[in-house]
Amino acid sequence: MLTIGQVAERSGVPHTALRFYEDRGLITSVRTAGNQRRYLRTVLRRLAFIRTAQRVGLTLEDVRDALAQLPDNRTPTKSDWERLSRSWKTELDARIDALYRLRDRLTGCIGCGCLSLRSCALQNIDDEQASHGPGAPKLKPALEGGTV
Amino acid sequence: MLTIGQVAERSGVPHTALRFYEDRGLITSVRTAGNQRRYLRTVLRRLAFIRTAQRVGLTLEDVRDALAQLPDNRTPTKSDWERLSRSWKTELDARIDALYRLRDRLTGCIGCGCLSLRSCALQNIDDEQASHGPGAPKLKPALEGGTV
DNA sequence: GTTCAACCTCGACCAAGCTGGAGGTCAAGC
DNA sequence: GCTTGACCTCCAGCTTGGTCGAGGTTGAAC
Repeated sequence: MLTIGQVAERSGVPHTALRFYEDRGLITSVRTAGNQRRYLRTVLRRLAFIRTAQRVGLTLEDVRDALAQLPDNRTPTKSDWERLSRSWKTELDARIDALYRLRDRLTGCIGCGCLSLRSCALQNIDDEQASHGPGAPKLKPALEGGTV
Repeated sequence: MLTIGQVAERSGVPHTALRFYEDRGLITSVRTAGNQRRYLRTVLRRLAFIRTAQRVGLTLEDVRDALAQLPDNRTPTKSDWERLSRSWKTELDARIDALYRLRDRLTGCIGCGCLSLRSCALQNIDDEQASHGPGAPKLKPALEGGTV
């Protein structure tokens, strides 16, 4: 069994985040008689899974749902990882595709200078989403330009 | 001169957001004797610019900086728009590229099942960013999968 | 001159993903 | 048994991009 400090050090995930993840139901721990957290070793793999999923752009909620769908809500095994990472790939592909389409529109628009609110192709991309305004809560995080 | 309601209706940007943008220095208005906002027509083009930039993934701060760099802090003209949208394209290209690299790593990793914290290629993407944890404030918003 | 929609400010609240601090407890070594 | 670092539980705060409501004012029409 590992203490929270050991898990933090081995995983690189700050102890504050570990408590946060537990609070959100992503990981679990048992308690000592003195109420301190103790972790199974498998939490390390689970954390790796979580961090990778976040890199791909999934929210913690997505990750929690993915983990919850595993039978017994167990730590992902190799075949779970294969299955789930395949679906991430699909998600990534879709995201890349969306960015491509946006870039193509932008490229097509450079030089036209119209930028008119109701007629420009760039403005009128068919989305319900944007009609609510492009507020942060609606959007998924992506990766910082130079990060990956 | 347009009232806030008229601008909201014509631009599709909620009046709450218009006040918010003004507060953040993205748009300006003059006031009537009775303290109500009145907008120049050029604010519509400026709003179009803002919304397009957001679609590309820029933050409001980025947009404010871009607008502020225009001589006289004027509403973007056709040539401003060309220049700025070209730099957005570069940004989009970089983002697409980053997603590609991530996807390729993920693809390479599917099936290995390692997911080990310190050795997996997916885990050890060379970034300082991730070492601070993937917190939301560090990351730029992207576009929702089906949105664009 | 009255009515009423549209406007005003200000402050609280939302999501997501955390961090940091205050004030208190536990556990291991000497 | 004392010290000390690691741990505990709240709770507040940060960021981005807004929304919502309360309580009050303006302005245009009738």
